[in-house]
Amino acid sequence: MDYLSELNPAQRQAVEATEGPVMVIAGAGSGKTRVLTYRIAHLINKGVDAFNILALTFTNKAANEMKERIAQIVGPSEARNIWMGTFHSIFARILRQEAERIGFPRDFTIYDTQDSKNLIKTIIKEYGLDDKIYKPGLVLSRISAAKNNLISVEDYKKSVNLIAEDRQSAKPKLVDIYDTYQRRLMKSSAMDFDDLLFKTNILLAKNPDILVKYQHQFKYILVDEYQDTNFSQYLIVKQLAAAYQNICVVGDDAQSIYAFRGANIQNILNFKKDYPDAKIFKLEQNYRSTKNIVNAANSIIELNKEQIKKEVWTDNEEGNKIEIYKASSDNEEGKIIANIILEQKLSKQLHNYDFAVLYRTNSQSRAIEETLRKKNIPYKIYGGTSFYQRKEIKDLLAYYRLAINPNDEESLKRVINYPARGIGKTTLDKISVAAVNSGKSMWEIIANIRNAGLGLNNGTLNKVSAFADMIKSFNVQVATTEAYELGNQIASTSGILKELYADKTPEGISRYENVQELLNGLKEFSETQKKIDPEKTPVLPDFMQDVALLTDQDNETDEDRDKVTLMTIHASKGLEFPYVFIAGMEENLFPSQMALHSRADLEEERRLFYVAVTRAKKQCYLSYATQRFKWGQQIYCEPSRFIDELNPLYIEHKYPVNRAKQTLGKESETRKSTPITPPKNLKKVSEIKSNPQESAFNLPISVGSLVEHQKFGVGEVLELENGKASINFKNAGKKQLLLKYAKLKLIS
DNA sequence: GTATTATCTAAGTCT
DNA sequence: TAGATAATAC
Repeated sequence: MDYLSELNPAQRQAVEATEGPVMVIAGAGSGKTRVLTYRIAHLINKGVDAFNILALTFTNKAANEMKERIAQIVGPSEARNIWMGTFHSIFARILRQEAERIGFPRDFTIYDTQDSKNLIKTIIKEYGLDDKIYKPGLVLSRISAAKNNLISVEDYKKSVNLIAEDRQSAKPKLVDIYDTYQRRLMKSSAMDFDDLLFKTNILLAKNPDILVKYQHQFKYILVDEYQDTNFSQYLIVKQLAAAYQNICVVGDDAQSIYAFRGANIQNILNFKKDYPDAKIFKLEQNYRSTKNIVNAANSIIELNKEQIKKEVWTDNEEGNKIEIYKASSDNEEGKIIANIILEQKLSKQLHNYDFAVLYRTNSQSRAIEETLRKKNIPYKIYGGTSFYQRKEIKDLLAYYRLAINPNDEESLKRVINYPARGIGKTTLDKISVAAVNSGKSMWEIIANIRNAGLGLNNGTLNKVSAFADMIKSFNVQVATTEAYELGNQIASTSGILKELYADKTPEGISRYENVQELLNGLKEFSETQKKIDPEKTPVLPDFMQDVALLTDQDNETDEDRDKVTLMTIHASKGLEFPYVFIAGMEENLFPSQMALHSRADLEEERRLFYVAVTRAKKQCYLSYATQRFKWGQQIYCEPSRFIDELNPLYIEHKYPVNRAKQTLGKESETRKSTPITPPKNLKKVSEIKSNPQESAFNLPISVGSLVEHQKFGVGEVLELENGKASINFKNAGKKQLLLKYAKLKLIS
């Protein structure tokens, strides 16, 4: 395949300059992924062993797609050997391999943000501190920032500045929390997200033999989205690339949107300083969007001060202007979007997957979701509460985690009394105090509860040791029993399946289905693994290895194909859609209220807007609402400054005709009447019912009618007055019900 | 020890 | 509004 002929001169140069440091500044839609894939394929075609290539991407999904495309050029067996994935997943893999060098077991657990927050909460309580001052989220983000800048506990203690800052903000104990937090992670054989990078740095810095080993393994290093790397990531790459200097970074300073996570835009701005003889290529031709979109996007980003100069242009058609819609509320905004989707689909013969709705915050998804559901437009949501964050999934995964690593304290606390087995707070407190006092993990106490001398009564002792025995029995099988078999066994032995099966409410049924879905996933995993390597039994730890690092995007199924995409702008990075809506273009929302205080923050918001607009290929729509619900309260909003910042040449204000029924008191019509949230991004949403539980509003009910209510049973209607009914239920007595809300069935 | 009810508070973006 | 936690009753 003659891939080189598919490249423009700048792209081709970037692909062919395989030796030495290279930086590719890739404007939005300029074929960055193409350059990366062809560059890797080119390396392999030139005789480089795939095993010697390290490619760090921003999402696992991006990595997998790239691998597939490379496989088409060089063949699947070669492509499989490339080390390609996110920073977190690649270095988690390496840390497992070298675990003993940093004093961790190979099967360490990866704590997600919730686990970390819970642990911090526990520590704050143990210190007897006020969690109104020491807010767990804030404490965690401070610790996280420290780690991303490679500031260890010892460094922190020595830093006059940091200590002074903490004193200033009335949190002098912060460093002690940091200290304890790290110790507790260690005791739980766990690492948080930041540790994966932090400990990699330590591993490489403290073990010259290991550093040399990986330097020679990764002769060629590629980093995608370099503008979003933080100091910790930057240093890993720098250490690894030091021997051969065959490092290629690709990025766009204009799309740097992760400063809040420690990303340092200076990494890309300073590349030339780190590697003075670096070759720099600029990709400036946009192949994705219309002239109008590209020009509009350029007119935004021009306002930013800090940037590498470049001129993004396109040969594509002129296209339509960016349309701007004003809505009276967040629900109205959803309706406008839904109507445009329906109209466009009809007039242009489009698919649902041609559309994406982007927003600044996850909380905005609900209003849009509601209207799409009402109009029977299938959609999928990324982010928010993802599959792996659902309670029932986390519960089962906690058992899996515990089976693999019983020291995992957060999992232990999560399931020791779920399903309820009579081990309550008092007992748990005793165990946890004993653990802290003896320097042991909670599991070590529990595993030996009869000798712990906690003064528990016999009944409790039996319950605790029965639990411990169960976990032990899982634990001995972990290394040998086939993954799906053990996973299934755990699901039933633990009682989780039974517990969920017993719940026949719609939510309960969906929870049960979700767990089945997880088990299916596990089964599928086992089977694929067996196909790849029939010699080896796939075990649970293989499956669990980077479950904590998976996101919704990695979990896509075929059924998700023809749906409108809903996601945050952050999540949309690297993606493209023909028709893009950007909702919530309002001051204090976008730009976020918290970004108004500093120029740097505001510039990041502006880059975020740039990213959003440049996702669109054919048409981009902006919308804002003059009122919006926040915390159940209506607040007034003003249009975003970003609308004014767009060059008026490329935009057009639209005023949609108000649809038919503009009833007053539409409160109930728009807000209420939404039944249970359906399984959001889950498989089963395919058939969306607009309004399955009809309200009783339209039933021909009169005084004397016999009706049946879901909860109260059968009753007789005594009185009827403007939508309100007073009903005498046989079992539940007399009740006042609003027909609008009550779900009644007419019997006679 | 457990289930139910009342009260509080959160929503800024992500691996 | 909704989920998390504290208070209360059983």
